[in-house]
Amino acid sequence: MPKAKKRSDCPVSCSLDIWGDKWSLLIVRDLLFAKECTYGDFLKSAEGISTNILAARLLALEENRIIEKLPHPDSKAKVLYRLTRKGIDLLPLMIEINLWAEKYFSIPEDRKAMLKEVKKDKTGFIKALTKKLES
Amino acid sequence: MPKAKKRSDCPVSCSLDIWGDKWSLLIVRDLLFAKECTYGDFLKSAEGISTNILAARLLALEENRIIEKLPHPDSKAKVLYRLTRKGIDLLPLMIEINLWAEKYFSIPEDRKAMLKEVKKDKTGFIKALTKKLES
DNA sequence: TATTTTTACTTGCATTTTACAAGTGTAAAG
DNA sequence: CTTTACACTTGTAAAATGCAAGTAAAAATA
Repeated sequence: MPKAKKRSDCPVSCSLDIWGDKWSLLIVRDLLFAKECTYGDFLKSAEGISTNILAARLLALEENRIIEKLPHPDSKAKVLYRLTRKGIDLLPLMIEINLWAEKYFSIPEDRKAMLKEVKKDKTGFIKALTKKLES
Repeated sequence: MPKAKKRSDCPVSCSLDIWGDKWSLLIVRDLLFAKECTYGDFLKSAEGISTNILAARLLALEENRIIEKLPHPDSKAKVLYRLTRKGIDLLPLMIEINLWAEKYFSIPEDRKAMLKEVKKDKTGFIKALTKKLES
């Protein structure tokens, strides 16, 4: 588990203290796309996170109120993770990451299609997806 | 030095492969604010990066064309670092980080003042600062 | 000119974090 | 009743980080 010790009062530094590693924002990404994920869903992502790291990151994100755990409606054996409002509010940041990456890397077609929508009306896109994720 | 091995084709993942650690974006932050920094300038930042980590990060950012080294006009003993266009283009992302942090943390007054300007005209703010950094 | 200081790193090593493999406990399915 | 699914935990080697000290070239100072 990474400690959440604050390095400075800078907002950038404080933010990185929470999600400034190679995995946390991928978890957030999965949840922004899927709205709800189980532990197993995260493991299925292309990057191949290991189980112990996933558990540690989920705990840290939960402790920092970025995500929350919910009981799965179908089974007690499953757990649902979803974003809190604080986590949903990372959407603008996530969009800018994608836009930057689109400019400097080659990215998958489906993501390009999404960004086309974003560029048409960024504010509208954010509002619509936020609403969907909150419901 | 961290390896730059690509974990997937996801733009978020590719981005994190480059600057997804606790220090890289702080270096970018310093350069977005100051336009140019020496090695010693980075060491002065409040977070207290150690010299070996700083050297490793500067090298990785340079290899990924986020920053570039320039000879210092006053002295051969000094080195100037500045952002490339690719690095300057991280400004929208940096702004969203600050906006998110402002909502969920208490942040310094001077940063609040900056964000007030951002909120008045985000596009204008980005264009103006980009122009300044490019010159 | 000789010496000291500044600047940008490098090196060594202890501590922490990560990655990989395997295992555990509970719930659900057959 | 046994097997499978699911969400983790544990152990350990590899890698990254943090800290202190050291180095080499250039600049400032005596």
